[in-house]
Amino acid sequence: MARIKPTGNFSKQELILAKAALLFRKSGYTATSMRALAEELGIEAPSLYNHFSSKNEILQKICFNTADIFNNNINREIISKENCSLILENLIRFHVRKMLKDFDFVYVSDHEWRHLPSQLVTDYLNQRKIYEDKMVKIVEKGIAKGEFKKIYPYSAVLTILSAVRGLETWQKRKRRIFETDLENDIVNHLLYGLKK
Amino acid sequence: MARIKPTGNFSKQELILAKAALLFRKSGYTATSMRALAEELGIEAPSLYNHFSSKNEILQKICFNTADIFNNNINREIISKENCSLILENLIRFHVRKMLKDFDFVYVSDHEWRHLPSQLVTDYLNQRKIYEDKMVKIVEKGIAKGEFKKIYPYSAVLTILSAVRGLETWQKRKRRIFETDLENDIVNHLLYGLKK
DNA sequence: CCTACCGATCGGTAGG
DNA sequence: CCTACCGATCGGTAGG
Repeated sequence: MARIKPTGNFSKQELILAKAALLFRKSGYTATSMRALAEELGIEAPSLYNHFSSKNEILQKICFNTADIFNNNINREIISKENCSLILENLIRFHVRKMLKDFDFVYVSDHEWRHLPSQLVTDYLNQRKIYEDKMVKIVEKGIAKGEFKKIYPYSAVLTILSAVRGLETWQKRKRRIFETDLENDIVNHLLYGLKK
Repeated sequence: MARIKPTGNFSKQELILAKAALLFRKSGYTATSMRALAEELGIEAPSLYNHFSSKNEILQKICFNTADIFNNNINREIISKENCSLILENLIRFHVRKMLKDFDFVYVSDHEWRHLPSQLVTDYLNQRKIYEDKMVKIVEKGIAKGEFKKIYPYSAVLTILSAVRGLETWQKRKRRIFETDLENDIVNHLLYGLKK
């Protein structure tokens, strides 16, 4: 799926995005100045405007690139026509892995979208709603097929999405368990419950 | 448990805190100006300094008051000496209700603590770690007593806390289910799982 | 609780 | 990619 691009330019943009995501996560979008971002990159603030036309464009790229990745994944899962339990398991695993691997991007996408211009906030929240609705359909189908308990499908989706998105609490502290153990535990917990 | 206070003064402070929590949630701490907060309250910005010595003090009150409420609750549960399943269920229910009732305060406490002065960030995160550790102990005991499955206790706690804290996604949208149904569904999902 | 105001910092532009 | 710089806005103070 690799695309051909002018490598130098591309990697510089990516470098800026990665550093911006880090700073936006740690201090928030508003509290991160273009000067601070530039300093982290070893350049002066006005030079950033050769790569992005505004501070907000950086945020937009972070949010929508990340959203695309999740959207593409759920679409791939849906056309796979697997049974609902497996699709749900795969989605949970994907969320956990992505969160652990690209924490800054996922965190910023999850929280700093508030600072997008209002038209894009609408677009962004719409995409998330569509994503949720796709998950709701999967749970509904699983209930109809007898794979899942009878539950409001929307609460199940909310619980699952909350649980995987909230991994931010864990990330970047001293980790008390291995990532693979955590991933398996979360899948088991959300599918089979904690009670014996 | 009501305490005696100078009512007029108290309710003005509370009014400011409530409005500040709302704005901090919607726009973030840094992007909320004292002028904007004052305007919402129908006063001028400098008048706010008759009630709080700084913008940051407002944030501190929001974060630590909220933390106290959760800490007091878990301590009450622990001394109740109930069985582990019921304690965990009660904690989940408390989180869900508190999130739905005082969304702005809980959301701001969960995310805007980053903007506390660094000494208080340390204090705050310590309190959260202590809270987590208390939950871990409850799960460990439940496993030892055979109430819960064998699982890394810390992953279970992380999944539960993530799930209940992430309810922010739901709040304030058009609600597709009743709050009580949601609360029961979350408890059942987290304790008994989704699979049939 | 207000008016008047300050020093600092911000996002962004001009021009090279 | 840099220097020089602008207008706007910020948190907060003085003084009443």
